[in-house]
Amino acid sequence: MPELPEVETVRRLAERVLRGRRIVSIATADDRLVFDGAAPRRVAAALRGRTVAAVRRKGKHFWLETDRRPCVLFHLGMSGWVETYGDGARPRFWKIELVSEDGGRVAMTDPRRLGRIRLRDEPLAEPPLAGLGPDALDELPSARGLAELLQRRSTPVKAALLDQSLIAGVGNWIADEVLYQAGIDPRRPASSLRRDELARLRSTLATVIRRAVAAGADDARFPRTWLFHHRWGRKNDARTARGERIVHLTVGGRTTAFVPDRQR
DNA sequence: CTCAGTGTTCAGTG
DNA sequence: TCACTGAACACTGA
Repeated sequence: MPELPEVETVRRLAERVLRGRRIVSIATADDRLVFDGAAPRRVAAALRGRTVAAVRRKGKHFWLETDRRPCVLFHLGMSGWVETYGDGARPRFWKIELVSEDGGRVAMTDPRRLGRIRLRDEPLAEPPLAGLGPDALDELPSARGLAELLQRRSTPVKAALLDQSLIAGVGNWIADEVLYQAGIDPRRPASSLRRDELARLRSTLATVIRRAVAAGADDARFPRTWLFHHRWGRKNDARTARGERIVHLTVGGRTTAFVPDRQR
């Protein structure tokens, strides 16, 4: 479920195994779609023998930095993930596997193949990262900054939250969760939010993302009061832990769960 | 067999 | 040009 907290979790995982270590071997799957124009062999060549200086993230993208260019940039799409392991078989749906000098292994998996692996010399200065807004965890704008981003948009506030060029890292479940906790109807035009609502939106966004990252994006560890646990499946009789009725509709082209009794 | 789905991009519309 | 909408992409699992 790769939104910002999941990607941050995966980034930390990869960093734990790879940082400061040399990559001694790389295996790549034959998948032109996921490798997005960068031939798998060029990706392998960019990493083989290199020492990983850092694993960085912006929004839902993360990339490996070594002492040379280009960097290898990852996006997990809808179903991508990262697995680490010491030995044994490559995980199902693997796309790339890296082996470090001390035997640690890291693989990216992606059953639905909407994820991407790219090569970039200067990731932050080139597309697709160059088009991203501030990161929702590390660079979250103030309530005032948020107001400026939203005030000119007539689009539903939920669609604005999902727009990566405004704020990077918010995905479908975070948008629903934050609007639920802030008590804002997802269909409201972004420009219609009052000052107090913007302040609430901002602080809820920060709290939800921080909590999810602190939980290692393990949803079993998310607070019981979160909408998250009850929003899936478009069930007609869905209720929150507090017994509030959950309604499903489409907003900004995405399945949206919200609680009419609480969100205005 | 049918359908929903955690994301992004692009064609088309106004 | 801009803002916005909806479809397409691909595949699994319910």
